[in-house]
Amino acid sequence: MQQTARNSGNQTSSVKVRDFHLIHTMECGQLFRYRRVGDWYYVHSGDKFFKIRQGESRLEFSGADKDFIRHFFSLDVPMKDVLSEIPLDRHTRRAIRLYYGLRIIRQDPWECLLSYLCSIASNIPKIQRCLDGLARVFGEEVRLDEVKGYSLPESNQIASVGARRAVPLLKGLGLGFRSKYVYEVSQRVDSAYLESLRGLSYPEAKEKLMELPGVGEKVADCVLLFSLDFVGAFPVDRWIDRAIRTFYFKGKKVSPREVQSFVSDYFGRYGGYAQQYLFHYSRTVLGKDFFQGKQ
DNA sequence: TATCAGGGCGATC
DNA sequence: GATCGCCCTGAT
Repeated sequence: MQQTARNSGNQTSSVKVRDFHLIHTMECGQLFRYRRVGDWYYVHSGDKFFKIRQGESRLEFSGADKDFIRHFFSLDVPMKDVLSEIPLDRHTRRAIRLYYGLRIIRQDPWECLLSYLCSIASNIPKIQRCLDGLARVFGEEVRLDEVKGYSLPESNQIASVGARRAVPLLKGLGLGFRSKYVYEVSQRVDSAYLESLRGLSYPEAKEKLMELPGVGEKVADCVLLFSLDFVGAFPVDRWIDRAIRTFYFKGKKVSPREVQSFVSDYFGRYGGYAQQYLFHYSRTVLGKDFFQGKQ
């Protein structure tokens, strides 16, 4: 309810942007807690609930300050430099041309972890349903304009419920076998712990995350890339796996391990950006049929 | 009614 | 270290 008061100010700010495309950034599948209302995106992150839209070269927003927006959308990242370090081949070139201005969002680490635990063997609408349910049950109401939403809970708000009550509750929200992952992880970590991983090397931070139940390579890489600034992390999910095999191995039989090691040395230190462009490209342009026909 | 999805895990070879 | 069956649930 404090959030309601805090967010009730309706003044709009704006910031000039270049090499940034809001729609691509929002719709590429990295972020789940948003809703589109007209040309505005209403976005949840931590205790923020803000709205944002893009004009020609300006972002217009309210509910968050300029510094937050800059940081959240990685507007400080020099896109030209980043893209110049991605190896240009037929596929990356097309992906970048199509989705130029897509940036990696800096999510709240705990919410990002929660999101990608929910994403296991799932799909975007269902992930969003799970997260919204989680927010409604455990979180707090927030409001901006006439739009109402709920913030996601901190880990201790889930942990304090106790396993006996929490796990069935989570299953009731549709989390299924992910319920025990979410509950156990919420017992083991908090935001401060996740923040502390920034101080580690990429392999160390990844190893720490993978100690958590439900966190394998893919989920760990997502959390590292989308919330902890490890822009070299290259999450390999089903889509990217199919894309990499098709684009770079021409259907030759290779193990998951070989795919993983290929992407980590081919795409370089901004591999995460390459991943996101290729990911969005393979989903929206090529689609499922392309790969099914291929294999 | 069976199968599969934007994985992880434990068992097995 | 590679492969497989299972895990919940909703969609086809």
